[in-house]
Amino acid sequence: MLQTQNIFEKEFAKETIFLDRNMITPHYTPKVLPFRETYIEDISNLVSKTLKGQKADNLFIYGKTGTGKTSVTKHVMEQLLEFASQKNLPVEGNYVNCRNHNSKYRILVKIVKEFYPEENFLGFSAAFVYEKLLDYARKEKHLVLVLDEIDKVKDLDELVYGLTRCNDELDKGSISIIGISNNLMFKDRLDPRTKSSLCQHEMIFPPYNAQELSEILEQRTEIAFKPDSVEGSAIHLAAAIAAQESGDARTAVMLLLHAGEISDKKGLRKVTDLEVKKAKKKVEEELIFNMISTLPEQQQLVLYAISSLSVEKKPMHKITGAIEVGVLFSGEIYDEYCRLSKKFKETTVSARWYRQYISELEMYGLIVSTNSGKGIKGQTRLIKLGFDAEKIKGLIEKELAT
DNA sequence: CCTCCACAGGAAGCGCAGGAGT
DNA sequence: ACTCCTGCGCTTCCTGTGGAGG
Repeated sequence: MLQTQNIFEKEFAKETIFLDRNMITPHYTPKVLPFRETYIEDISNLVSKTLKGQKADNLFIYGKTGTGKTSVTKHVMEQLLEFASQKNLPVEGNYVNCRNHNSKYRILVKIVKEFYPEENFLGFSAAFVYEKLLDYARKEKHLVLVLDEIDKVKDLDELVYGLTRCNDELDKGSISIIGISNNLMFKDRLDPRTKSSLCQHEMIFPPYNAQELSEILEQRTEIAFKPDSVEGSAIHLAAAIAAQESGDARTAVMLLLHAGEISDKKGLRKVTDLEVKKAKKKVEEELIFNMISTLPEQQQLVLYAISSLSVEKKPMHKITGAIEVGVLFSGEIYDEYCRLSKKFKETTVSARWYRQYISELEMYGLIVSTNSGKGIKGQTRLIKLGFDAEKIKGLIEKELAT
């Protein structure tokens, strides 16, 4: 048998409707940000103080995922730093994602490392790193720190307190903070002093509506797909789906990306409504699967108990009608969970903690629960799966196997 | 009406892992 | 390297709630 063709030859030569696939992934930060002009202007206004040698006020930005918080902030910072270096102004900035650096110490090290790239600070005390940062700012530098996903920081109170106190010790330079979060509630848990200093200015990014999403998608389509390979109605459909679900630009983009991949796979030349609909299912599944796989093992077991009971479609014993199929009692789920956990795990959480799990699962939208009303003895919760039982059962089986 | 049932969910406390201080 | 401290996941204990049943 002689091998005439490299195995990648076929794959490489495959027709694609993408011009540049990277342009339609969620990681890509677009150059233009439609419908966010006023926010860009407002933030620029705030941070421009540093160009004039003053301290910029701290800013807190809130908005759900995919509303452009990070993109807008990054965009403004890029412009600011570019301008500063052109004019030789002593302004510097730094972006930290607090999901990866979730403590005061780690954030400080990350920041200082940026300013002293050749030195390594891991292992030094927090106080020392603080001093290093202060030293840097003392050279009449104005620093703007962007803390993305700021709600993930464990000891935020101390961090903000420390950084604002830095400003008191500085008579020339300054340090300002831009905090970004998609959780508005977290603000209330903060120390009042932290809150007032972090939230000198606040901004709320609203979700995009269907029309805005349409335009965003159209722009991206132009650079990501070959001309005329995406039908207009497909774009509108993707925008409508995303708008209805969350107003999230990220899911809108994901929808089109997957739809494009589906078309490619089938060798089609166009993306139509049909592909978008199929992509919707895929994106949904991906979301659910991601959610399930990040759940603690015990919680996965609880969900598994719910889904396998739902699959069995147990006829509701002695229930006087009026109750939907697939609705389960809190108690019977706990029994099933105990049985399952004993079957292939030895640990079983208490009933109290099981209830905690149930309410968390509800917060994630994986299940729906209602309080029992008439016709049922005592007070309990009636629980139903938020998605297809078979599918979830399958997903967890896959997850538990690993 | 009272009692029991079948839970919900708050409070306190416990053991552990990992980080800070020494 | 060592203790000390602290946050986290969890248990135990407890009080509250609303319908069923006598």
